[in-house]
Amino acid sequence: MSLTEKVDKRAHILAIAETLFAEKGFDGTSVRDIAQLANVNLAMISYYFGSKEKLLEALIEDRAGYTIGIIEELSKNQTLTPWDKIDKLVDFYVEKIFNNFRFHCIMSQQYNHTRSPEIKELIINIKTRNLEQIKKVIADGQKKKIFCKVDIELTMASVFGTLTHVTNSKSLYCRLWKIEETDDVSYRKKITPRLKTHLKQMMRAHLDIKNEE
Amino acid sequence: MSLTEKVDKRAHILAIAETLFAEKGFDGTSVRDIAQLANVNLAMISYYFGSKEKLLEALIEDRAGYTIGIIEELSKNQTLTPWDKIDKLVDFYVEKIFNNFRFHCIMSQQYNHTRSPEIKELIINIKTRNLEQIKKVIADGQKKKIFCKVDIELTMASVFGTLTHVTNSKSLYCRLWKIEETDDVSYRKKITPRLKTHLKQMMRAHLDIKNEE
DNA sequence: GTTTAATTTAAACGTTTGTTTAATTTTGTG
DNA sequence: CACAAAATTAAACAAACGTTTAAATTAAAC
Repeated sequence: MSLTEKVDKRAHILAIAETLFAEKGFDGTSVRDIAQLANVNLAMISYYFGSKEKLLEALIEDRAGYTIGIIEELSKNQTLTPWDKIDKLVDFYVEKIFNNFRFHCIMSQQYNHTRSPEIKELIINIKTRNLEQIKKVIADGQKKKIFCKVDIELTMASVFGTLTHVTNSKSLYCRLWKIEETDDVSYRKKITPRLKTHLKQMMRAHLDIKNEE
Repeated sequence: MSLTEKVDKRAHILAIAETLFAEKGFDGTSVRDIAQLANVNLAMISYYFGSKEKLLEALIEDRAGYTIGIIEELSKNQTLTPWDKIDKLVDFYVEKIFNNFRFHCIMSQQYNHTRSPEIKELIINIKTRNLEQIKKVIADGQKKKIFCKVDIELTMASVFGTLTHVTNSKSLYCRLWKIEETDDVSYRKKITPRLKTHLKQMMRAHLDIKNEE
């Protein structure tokens, strides 16, 4: 078997695990579930990853890598105004979370319930680095007297929290807006532009120095 | 054994289960864990509740009852201005979520991962009824030309999402603000006033008709 | 005090869990 | 082809799981 096929197999297991962990939770998913759905022998999971927990760690490491670079670039950019940056941040995170909603789902469960200190550390580090970069964007806008004084950490909590809430409340919104719950595409098409508009509008009012109290 | 003692024992099991479910997740908690920590015989859980899943249902039914009444009363109140109502809603939900953060934690995991249609229905109903009442408050403010046009559902998502995000990101904020993670009291004292201020400020800017675009 | 019902117990039930084993097949290399 | 390494397999492992049993204890009723 060639190297690429081997990588593919590993990646395939990761993808299946991602789906199942997101759907049924880490503890609600057995390695047999994963093996069966991935069409691999049960023992292959230990063979590739060592254990169920290591599989989760591998999944997180694999999926979590790519965000920070984009945000760093954005925060350093000199040609964009702080308002532009906020808009771009909103667009980026909305897209990101809907492209990776399964992974995002796993992150939120693990963040609360993991027994593995390694995984907890991993998640906190990712979140902290994200937060630091965005802090810079808002602080820069404040220094330029464009943004008013706000609680930066909680402002970020509102952005991330809104996103998480919407992805996690899919069943509720599907019922409200009469969308078939199985129809991921329709949901996404309906919700993402709305979400972008809402977050930008809210941030614009919230950060605008003209609205300072 | 008297009736009150029986109720106490049942309630005691529920309380222990609440703690463990919140801490380790439903699937991550065994009925033996619960029985041991509650100092009752393993079989008592089946005896009182029938099954582990029924225990969870009983827990949700027990804890979810009391919110709606207060919100209904508030939304009907004629003497308060829409702004007052928003402030009161924020105060109420911040307090509520920090008084019941364990239950809130269970609700968010179950909302995504429950295999029980009954529990899912239960949660969606609770959320829908809450949303309906708050919709009325915002719609009333809009009718009175005090609030501007906003996406009501997503505005609520921002409020609830912020709250959930803050309670679920305790470890992160504890590290940021240098609080011992075990020190629940300090965390709460630090975060709740800040959260109330932030949410009120954000909602004021977001809803104010003067900021309409 | 006796009888009946409710409660509590220890033990066992059959499954399912994550992981390991040891044998087998496939692969890459000289 | 031959050989070593890697990949894959079916089977087995002990431990933990949710639940049930049947006996023992306590409480309530008469």
